[in-house]
Amino acid sequence: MPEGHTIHRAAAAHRALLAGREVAVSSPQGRFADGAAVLDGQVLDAVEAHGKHLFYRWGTGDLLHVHLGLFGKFRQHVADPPEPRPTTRLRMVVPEGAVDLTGPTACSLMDECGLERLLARLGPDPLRADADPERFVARVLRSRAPIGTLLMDQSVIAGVGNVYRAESLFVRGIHPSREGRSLSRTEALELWDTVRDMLRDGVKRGRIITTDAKELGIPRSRMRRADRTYVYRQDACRRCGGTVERWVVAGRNAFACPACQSP
DNA sequence: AAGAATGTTATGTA
DNA sequence: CTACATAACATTCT
Repeated sequence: MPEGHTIHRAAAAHRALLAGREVAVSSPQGRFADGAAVLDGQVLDAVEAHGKHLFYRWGTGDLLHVHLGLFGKFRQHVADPPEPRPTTRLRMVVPEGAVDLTGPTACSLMDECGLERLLARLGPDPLRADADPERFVARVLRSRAPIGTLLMDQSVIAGVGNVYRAESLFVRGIHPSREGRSLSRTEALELWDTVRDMLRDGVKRGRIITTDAKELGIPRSRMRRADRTYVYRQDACRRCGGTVERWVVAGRNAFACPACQSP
């Protein structure tokens, strides 16, 4: 489920609900027992998102690191939360509401060093004000790896996943197998801008919709799941109708329209 | 209702 | 040394 937009959206929501408050923290399944015990009843000072990583800074000085991985999910409840699911790993509660976490790849306490080590191998995150696009451009232009691989490499650019990879390259007319160094500086910069805009839109909507209802000739209200992307999980290109290529890169499905994306 | 899925890391092989 | 492939781990949704 989660690419960078999901994480930043959660950060904003959790900040609004929990930041500055004393939070009851628990681990219903006991799989986060130590951390929950330390954090329970503490004040949450800040919530920060870097790419697909989330950090909760507590009054104790502890840092809680969360990474959703492929299956992780947050659920928010108003007021009294329901019984936790069997898979609920972490629950954070204030009188106004609660946040549950299931299926994360990471949910653990970390110190400042851990945070720095992590950030050191993270590329610029287009959703962050402090992101430097030039770092992305430089990495791309000097790499012979395919741009489709580079976009998914979190040390090149943080926050992009399989959907945004497919869709941003489609929109820019760039085939995923082109070598990074074959892009022009302008292409790389425009790709950055496209990714940033798509991520922002994802944060706003809470879902990924990269297509344009007008272009598809469908009323916005009638857009269904299959109308939200041009090539991602499509058999036919939603722009030209041509057959979408599908192959596996690093264990993930890649998608491209050979007609709309030049190799 | 089996299977695919918006991730990452560690380890094995070429 | 790179770089690719494979497995492991997490759970939900169709």
